[in-house]
Formats: sequence, structure tokens, C-alpha cells
Amino acid sequence: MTRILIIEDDVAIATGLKTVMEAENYSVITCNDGITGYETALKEKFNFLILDINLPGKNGIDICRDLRDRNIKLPILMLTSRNEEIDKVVGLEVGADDYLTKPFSIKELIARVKAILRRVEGNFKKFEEYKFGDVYVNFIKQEAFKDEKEIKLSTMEFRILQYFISHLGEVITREKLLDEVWGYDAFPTTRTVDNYILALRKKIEDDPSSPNYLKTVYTSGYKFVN
Amino acid sequence: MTRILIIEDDVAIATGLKTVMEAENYSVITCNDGITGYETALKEKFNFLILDINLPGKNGIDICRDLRDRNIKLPILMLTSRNEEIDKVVGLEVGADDYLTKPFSIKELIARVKAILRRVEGNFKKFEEYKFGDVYVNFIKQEAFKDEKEIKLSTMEFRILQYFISHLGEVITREKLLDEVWGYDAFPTTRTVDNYILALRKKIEDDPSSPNYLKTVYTSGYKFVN
DNA sequence: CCTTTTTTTTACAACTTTATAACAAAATAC
DNA sequence: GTATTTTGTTATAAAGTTGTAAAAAAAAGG
Repeated sequence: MTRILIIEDDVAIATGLKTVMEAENYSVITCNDGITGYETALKEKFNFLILDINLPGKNGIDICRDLRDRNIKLPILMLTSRNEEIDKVVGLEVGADDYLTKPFSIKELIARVKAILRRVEGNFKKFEEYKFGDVYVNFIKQEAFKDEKEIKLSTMEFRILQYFISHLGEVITREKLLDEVWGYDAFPTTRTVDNYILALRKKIEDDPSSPNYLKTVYTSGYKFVN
Repeated sequence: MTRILIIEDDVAIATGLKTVMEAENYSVITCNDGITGYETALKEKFNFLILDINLPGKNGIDICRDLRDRNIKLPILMLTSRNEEIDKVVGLEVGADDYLTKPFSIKELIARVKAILRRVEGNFKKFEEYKFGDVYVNFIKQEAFKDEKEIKLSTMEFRILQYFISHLGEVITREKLLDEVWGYDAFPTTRTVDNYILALRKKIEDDPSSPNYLKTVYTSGYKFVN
């Protein structure tokens, strides 16, 4: 599920946006001032940030700049008032992905959010690296270490692990995994999945026969917990 | 050099943009109608497309859609007139990265182009020279030495090596390399990549058959480690 | 126009991964 | 407890990928 954070002090706009975005099947959190907004953005994992410029506590430009300075790649759409036009260029220069001038049409906002999401990520937010227990995995470099020692995973194993880790705690059916990792045009047996789970457990679990991370959900599938 | 294609029938706007963008150190080509514009976009390699919607021959929406249908990932900024506002959303849905309504400020246009390029290119920094083991490569001078002795690389070999070195440790697929080094308009076989890897290994590795730097990542591609 | 160099394609052997089948073990329902 | 379904596990066959060299094509240089 795509998580969106809205930082906007005008409560009417904030709740309105929340309702609309939730209808579009996004999970939405709102904050009404700059300070808590910034802290929330840092503390939790979001896939998108809708950020008003004029905010009590800490303004949108500063929030955006500070997030970028911390190397956070979260896609950011800025909201400006008509009389803040000067800020448009500044917003983009400061690292925002796009901006919208109030009043804006909801349809356009959604189109923009989707366009940016489509561009920035391949449908969902994939983890590029992850740490759990004494295991560290880097999916960009296709490297994995357990207890400082390199462990060798095949490309398919990396992709499967990445899928599970990008959907922490969610139960993934074998069919879903086949669709998402293998693709809709490949049709291996669902039992193929079991074999990969087995192989992964041998490599990442301390005791593969009673896994701590890659759990079986009987009659459903598997899930990665941490 | 970043190459920009401008498809715009208003010659005044087109040449004005060309002048400004060239001052920003971009290489600019202009086309004044939809047909030749589309063909030029297909034929040559560009890093960016500035695309007017209202065009003789073939309109901007169609050009954009057709480019995306051909799986061409070229960043596209659309230009709309004020009375074409309806097209905004359509433009984004059709696969444009952003749009701008006429009249627009040059400063804003440049900021947008830069913002999109920064995002799309993942703002990676190209190495100008690099040292590994007993090898030294200077990409600006296109010179390479191994153990103090000059080794001869072709232009393509330099560009490939530079790409790998500028993405240290990252797994690069053959398709990605073809897109990034050859460009979107060239379509050599993926096996062509293998042959360049072979050639590079012969030149830079101590033992080309068990490489220390240019590693194979089975079923994915290659990566440069150091 | 011919030569040289570079780039691309092709072909095949060697190799690695992936998929499947078969059976054992475990979990659930009755 | 037993039957049934589901999952764990292993071994093997099939499929796919890469290394490599040499030929073909294209581009560059004189």
C-alpha cells in the first residue's frame, strides 16, 4: 500500500485531500504544522509527500531542503498559494519533484501524484538495502552478508527477498509472488516458490527449520516479519 | 553533452528557447512540425524533449503517446497554451513528465528541465579519471595505463568503462547499459555488451578469465567492484 | 577507392540456474 | 487418532545464460 504524508495547516484542505486520496486507495497521514510534519516524515516510511509551503513552525521550503540534505529521496509535491509564485522555482531548486498552485483541481493533483510515482518508482517502493538480525542485503549491488560474511544469492533469490522485504509483514500467496516476481507471462508451478523459500531460509536464517523471518502462513503463503 | 530536442511550430519561441538552452550549455535541435519532430526523436538520441501540444502534422499528445508505446523513456516536458488547459491532465496520463502553460518564464522552464534531468539521471557523477590496481584511466583524455604502459581502448570501451566505474558495485543490466551508453535509438544485441566486457577484461584484468574488477552477475548483468 | 580499425553479429561449448517430480513431514479437520 | 491437505526437502532434468573466437558489417582514415 502506498503511504502518503500530507503536511498542510489548512485543516479543510488536509482532510479533503485525505478523503480523496484514500478513495484512490492510498494510505494517508496528515500533519497540520511544520515541526510534527517534518518529524513524522523522518520517523515513518512514506512513499509520497504532499507539502504546503506556508506552514506554522517550519515552512515547506525548509522541510524539503532538510529532507534532501538528509539524502531522503521521498517524492515531494509542493502546494503554493497564488501570491507565493516566486517560490515556484525555489521549490524545484530545493529538490521538490513538482508543485501545484492553489486552487488546484483534485483530478490534476491525482494525475500529478500518479505521474511522479510512476516515474520515481516501478509501481511500489522497493527497498534498495535492508538489515535484519545479523543479515545485511543490498539489492542494487546484489550483495548479501550474514555475520559479516558474504552469502551468495542468485538473482531470483534477491528479487524474491526484495519483494518480501518491500511488503514487510504482509502475507504473500505463491500466485501473487509468481505474478510479481516472475511476471504474468511466466507460469512455473506454485511449488517452485516453496523451493526458493527453502533456499533463502538456508542462507538467511539461523535455524532454517524454525525460521525467524521468512514465516510460513499455512494454506495462504509466506510472509517476512522483522 | 545533454541533447535537447524542441518540437514547436512557433519559430519565434523555438529559436528563443534554443538560444537560451544553448547558453545553459545544452546541445539543442529544433523541429517545426509534428511529423519531422517525431521522426527526429526516434532517429537520434536525445536526453530531453520539449514538446508543444498544438502542432501541424502530428500533435504533441500523439507524439508523446507513440514514444511511450515504443517504450522510449526520454524525459518529456509539454508546452500548452492557456486555452488548452484540459490537455494538462491528458498530457501527464499519456506519459509526459511535466508540462508548462504558455506564457511561461524562461527561468521556470530551465528549473523544470534541470529538476527532471536531475531526477531521471539519478544525479550520478561521472568519474573523469580512476585508478584501480595497477590500472589508471583518464576519461577526459581517453588514455589508459596498466603497469605504467599505455593500453589502447576504443571510444566505446572508454564510455562503457566510465559508466561502470561511475556506478561502482551496482549491478548493470545489458539493457540498461545499451540505453545509457548507446542511447535509446541504437539497438545492438545484448550480446554485443558481452563482447565489450570480454575486450575490456583482456585489457584491464590480470587474469581475464577470472576477473577481479568486471564481475559477471549471472542472469542480471555485470558490475565493477573495487 | 581501398585499407584499417572499430563495432556488431553469429555460433557453439561450458556452465549455472531454475523448474519439476517425488517422497517425507507437518498441520488441520473431523 | 486417522485421513486429507499442505508444506519441507532432496535430487535430477531441463532451460537458459555466459565465455569466447571468428566472421561480417560498418565506420573512419588516408
